[in-house]
Amino acid sequence: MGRQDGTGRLVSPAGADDTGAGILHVDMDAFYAAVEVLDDPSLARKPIIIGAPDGRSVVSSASYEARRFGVRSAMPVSQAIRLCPHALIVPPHFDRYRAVSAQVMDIFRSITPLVEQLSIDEAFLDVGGARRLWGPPGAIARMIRQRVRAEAGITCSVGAAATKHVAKMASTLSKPDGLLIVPAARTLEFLEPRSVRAIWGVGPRAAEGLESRGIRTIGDVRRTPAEVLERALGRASAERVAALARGEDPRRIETQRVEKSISHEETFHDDVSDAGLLRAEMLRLADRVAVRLRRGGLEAGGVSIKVRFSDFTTLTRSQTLGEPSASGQRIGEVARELLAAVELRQAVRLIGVRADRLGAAGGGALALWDDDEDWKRVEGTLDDAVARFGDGVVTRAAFLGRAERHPQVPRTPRPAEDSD
DNA sequence: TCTGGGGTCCTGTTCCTT
DNA sequence: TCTGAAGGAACAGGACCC
Repeated sequence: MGRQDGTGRLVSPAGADDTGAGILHVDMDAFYAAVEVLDDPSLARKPIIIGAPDGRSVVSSASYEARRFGVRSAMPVSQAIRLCPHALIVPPHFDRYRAVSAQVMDIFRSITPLVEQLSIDEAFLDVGGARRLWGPPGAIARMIRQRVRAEAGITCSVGAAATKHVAKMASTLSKPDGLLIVPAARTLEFLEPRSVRAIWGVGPRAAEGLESRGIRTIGDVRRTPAEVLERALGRASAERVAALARGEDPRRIETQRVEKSISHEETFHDDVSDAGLLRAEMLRLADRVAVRLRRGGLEAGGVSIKVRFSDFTTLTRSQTLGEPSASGQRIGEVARELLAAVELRQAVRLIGVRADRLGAAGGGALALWDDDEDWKRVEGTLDDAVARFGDGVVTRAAFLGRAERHPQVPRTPRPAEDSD
């Protein structure tokens, strides 16, 4: 499976067993920092922190040289500077990161169409069906790492396993610049000693709930009765976590995603008490949201606002729109009404606007795909369509028309091809 | 010490309808 | 007509992810 290589990573040796490990998780190493080094090689091997140098920003990414001093993503830049005073602070260049990301995703798609981009710097690939063309998963993973380095000029880490969850855990353990393969038959053995904090969806709060009951490893989770897990995590999370601990993860690769909301928010440089200024800012944010809606051919079925006060308490208010809309004026109007109903008991640190319950602007129909990628146009809601054609037949859906009130689009585009 | 921005998902509460 | 139960929709908040 893998071995410690002396730097804390866990990596697989050449020729490691990759039986049944057809899901790859590829994660760029310190991605933003790596792109900055690519564009300015004089930064190589130096501690660099990516983040706006103003008073209230947080670290977006840091090179491994800075991480050695305890610098982490999402840490206030001011704190990061205290930990690593000689670090170079580099403001982010998101357009460049997006361009390099697109280049890397193109490499993935040249290997398999079954690519699910998770974020700007990571993706899942289903290579189970690509064996005839490119070889077994381990060989494909090595090829990807080599091509990303040669063509994009950065390094990445790859986890290969039978499921998304295990593949993602494996890539994390192999970082930086490593490859870890977990053959399907050794999934439980791999999971057994890992911390509950490594489980997808278990953050600090859930981990505390588990650890306070003596549940520290994934093996412990597997041996814990369902009722105990449920008390610690709530029913839905408990079921999901228990399944992941058993190595079960039925999620397939989703090559297309349907956006469910679009939002913009902004933290003020100095907290704001002036209601007029807040209203104006709300309109500006609503306009930015509306521009993105129209660019995507979408309409919002609801609007939410977020207000964070100077003591960091945060409240949200939301409202359903009578008629779906992509108009900045309409969204701004509702956002301002919602804001007017909030008691401004303190100065405001942040405000935000979100467009919810998105649907396509225009007519009012769904496009449905079946297993063979044939598609048909269907009037009405997705529930009607599923009732008519059956859950198993509808493998993917997209909006053709006006926003539905509760668009529940299946998240699985199409089944992965069988490996041979 | 001070906590960004853009998302998804889940849970609990309240309100409305049947 | 009134009342209460049940269920669903809407809303608010929070955890989590990158």
